[in-house]
Amino acid sequence: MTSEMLKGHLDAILLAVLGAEALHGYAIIEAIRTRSGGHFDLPEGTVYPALHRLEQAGLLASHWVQPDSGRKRRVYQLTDRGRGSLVERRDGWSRFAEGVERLLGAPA
Amino acid sequence: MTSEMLKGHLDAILLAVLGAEALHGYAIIEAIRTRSGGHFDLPEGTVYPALHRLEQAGLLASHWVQPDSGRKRRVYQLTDRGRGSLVERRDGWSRFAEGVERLLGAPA
DNA sequence: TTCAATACATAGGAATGCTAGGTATAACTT
DNA sequence: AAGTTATACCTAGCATTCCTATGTATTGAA
Repeated sequence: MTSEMLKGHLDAILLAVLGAEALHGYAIIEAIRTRSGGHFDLPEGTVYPALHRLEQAGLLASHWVQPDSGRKRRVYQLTDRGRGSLVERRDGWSRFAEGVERLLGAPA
Repeated sequence: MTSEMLKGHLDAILLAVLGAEALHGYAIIEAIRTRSGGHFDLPEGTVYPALHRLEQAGLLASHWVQPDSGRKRRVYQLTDRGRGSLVERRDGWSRFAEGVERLLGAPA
């Protein structure tokens, strides 16, 4: 599973993870690792810029939180537009995966 | 379904289509359009360079064919290494899709 | 003969994810 | 107290990929 495969799907993954609950960046990485069944272990240099991109695009909103112990965290949550985009992207994934499986599915 | 989604999966698709039968570039594009159920309609500027890349990598071999009518075609077929790569990529797709679906699958 | 379809090719651009490096705080070890 | 590890954030620049746009050539139909 090369890392090129992820291209074009990362945003959907981030939106989906944040669709379940608001999380900060580091926790998002852990959630992706856990919930993907260990399939994805994304580097910070992948996730943080993507979060900034999605916030810039108005799909996420963030605020800083100072927890009782530990350093400050930036917590992200879906905006309304983000929630709409998630729905579209889930659908987009379905159609994409369906197309790929039709092509890959039938072993020669 | 954005075109960014395809990145990292095109090679697997091309190998799979050629795993079923040897075809020339233009016919590959049509086969992808047809067999994907109309999901994928790839531009030539995407497919031709990819075929060259795969041949360069030793996964495909090509030869020119002059059909009874019509202009010359370059027909591609899988090499042994290409067939091996196809098996790996099918597996890679499975694991990738499984991971994505675990993450997208559970609507909040 | 003009147009469309077939058939190939490539240069350059846009976008994305990763590598590698950096900063800072807190907790745990020795 | 000092050093290490884990947490938590950030970004510049790179490599790769697919697409847009453009060009060439052949064939058959209007």
